[in-house]
Amino acid sequence: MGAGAGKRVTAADVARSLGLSRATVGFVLNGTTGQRISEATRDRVLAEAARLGYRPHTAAQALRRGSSRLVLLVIPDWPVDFSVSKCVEEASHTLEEAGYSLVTQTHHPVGTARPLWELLDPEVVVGFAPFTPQEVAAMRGCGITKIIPGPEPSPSPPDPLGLDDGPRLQVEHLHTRGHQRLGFAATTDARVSGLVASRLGAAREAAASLGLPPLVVRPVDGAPDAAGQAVQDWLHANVTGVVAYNDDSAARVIGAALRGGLGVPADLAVIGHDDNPYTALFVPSISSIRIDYAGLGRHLAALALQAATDRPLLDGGVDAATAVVARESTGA
Amino acid sequence: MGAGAGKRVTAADVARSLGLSRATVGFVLNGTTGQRISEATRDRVLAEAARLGYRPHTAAQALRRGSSRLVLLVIPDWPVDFSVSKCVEEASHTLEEAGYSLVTQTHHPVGTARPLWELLDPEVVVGFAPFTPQEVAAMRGCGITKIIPGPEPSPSPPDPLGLDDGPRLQVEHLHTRGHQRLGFAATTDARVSGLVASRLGAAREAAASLGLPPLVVRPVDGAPDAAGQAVQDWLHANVTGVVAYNDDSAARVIGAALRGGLGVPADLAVIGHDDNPYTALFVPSISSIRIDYAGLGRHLAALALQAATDRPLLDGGVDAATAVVARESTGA
DNA sequence: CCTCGCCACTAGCACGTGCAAGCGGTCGTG
DNA sequence: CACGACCGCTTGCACGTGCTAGTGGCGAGG
Repeated sequence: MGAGAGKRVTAADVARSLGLSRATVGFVLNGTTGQRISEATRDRVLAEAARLGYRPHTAAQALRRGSSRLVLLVIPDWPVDFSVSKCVEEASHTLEEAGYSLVTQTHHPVGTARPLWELLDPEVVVGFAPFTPQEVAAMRGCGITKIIPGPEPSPSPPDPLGLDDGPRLQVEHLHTRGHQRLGFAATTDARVSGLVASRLGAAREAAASLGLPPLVVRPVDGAPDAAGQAVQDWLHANVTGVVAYNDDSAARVIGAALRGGLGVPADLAVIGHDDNPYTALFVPSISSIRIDYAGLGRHLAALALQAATDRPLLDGGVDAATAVVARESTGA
Repeated sequence: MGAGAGKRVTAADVARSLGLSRATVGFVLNGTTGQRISEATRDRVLAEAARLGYRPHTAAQALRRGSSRLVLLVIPDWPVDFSVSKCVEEASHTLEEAGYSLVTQTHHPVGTARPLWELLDPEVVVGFAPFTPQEVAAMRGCGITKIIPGPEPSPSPPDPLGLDDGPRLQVEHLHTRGHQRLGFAATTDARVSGLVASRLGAAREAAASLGLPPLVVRPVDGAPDAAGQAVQDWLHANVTGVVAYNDDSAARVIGAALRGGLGVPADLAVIGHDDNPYTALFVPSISSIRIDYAGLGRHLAALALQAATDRPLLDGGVDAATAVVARESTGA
């Protein structure tokens, strides 16, 4: 019955056990087109393979067919945590249906551990943000040509992942709540400067299109009293609503306001971004932007499949629905 | 100079380019012992391999040698985020020095995406918490025998990763602050039940060895008012200090206490676990336990190498230093 | 001059798979 | 009955690597 606790079961074992040739087994298991296999034989093969617990040897497959059927997702090392987990899960599913698999790697600063693309040689490498020229060169050197987002700015839209909706919703939410003069809490972390700039830009655009005055941007990070100073500045500027880069920034702003004796949202309303689970645990609970990470995951997977198979995109675009989660910090 | 933007460079290419046999190239590149290769030839091979940009084909290596030189680290899907990133990074380094590579997978609830161990066939699978019997069986079915922590309780110490220090420190910290009657805030999330039990056990042990009364254990999770009920119970039991399973539980307890009009830490002191970055942002800021994730990473890597090579453990044990981070929620 | 041993290297197999080409048997058709 | 078409299967090669067994050359010793 069970394997004799030793060798791995190969396609040859299945063939031998049935008195067939290994090729026949291969045809059945791969569903090779252009080969005629009788229904009876097909069933016997499938049954025997299942009985013996046959698992194709991935390395051998990769060697023979020249492709690993692997997609590497490079996750930035900024704290994105659990939300990304959903995204990864969904992307895995979508890829799996197409016979591909997803491997993730959190991307550490340069010069540390060897990147996984060197040894898994994935067919596609996907990142949340564009890769540096050095990274792209390194991948090219390993024979990796399918890179998302691509380094060429022309064919890919500026926001391929549809992540610019959040800031717009933040601004609109505060506007709906009656706030006119808005502040923006930015983080100074160099690792996310690109993302901060992107979100700030989208927020500015949204404010402008609503006819609001320019955003009062202040840095809010781990530096002592950076948040306190920012809050002071906003008060002087008659700012009553703050758009935070993310939930971390929002929490810092709220903390500073509370410690300064202000009421949230009475004196200052704050909305975060990413809907980190902790936002619901704060007192007051923090309004935020929930991203449809599942949808984003599906979209990433579709992009990767498109690149891997050179076939046209399956889904019509980003169906990732971004939404406001209104909580106490904006007066829910 | 550079590759002609097409085929991959194989060892045979290097050999042909030098007029040598492929075997010689192989010996040099692998540093095979028991083979005499002249210094001159060795240098020529190395130089030519570098010049052509030769990279061994991982799949072919894995096929031939029967082992992938891969270690799979299964990361639970609870929010451990960045701290684990440090751990992974350090583990990667340690493994790399031994010629192994680390691949991580965040472990989603059962029934979702296919586990990576099926297709990467890693030599060792490492987890933060023990695997379920089903998971172990699944791994076995894929030919994976090296599993950490092992399912057998006998040879492996009950706390191979040295993670039981935290609860002890939590209890001692509250004791030092003058608290006698302690509560324990447990989460009911089935995914972490093992870890909860482990931490609770360690906390109980610590309380007993200090001569404290038994811990008053209450569930604290996302259910409406679970935390509020727990706080009520603790007050009735004259509990003044709460050991939380993690920072999430701690935040829930604190939130419930504040909303109930209690002072933290005046009426109830609370300490979390894991030192999630958000703990510092709460009002009041949350005391917690900081884990030396870098040290933990090195230790995990050492364990994995031991399992992979069947050689004795390199490091003398866990050098992961766990420490209390005292903040406002316990009266810092 | 022959032999033996050693050096430095080569021929070739095996790993497990995917798939092109081939091959015997049967059936339909003239 | 001859012949081709077709079905259902098999033989065999290739992928790139690690490594065992072997091989030719050459110097030393007798």
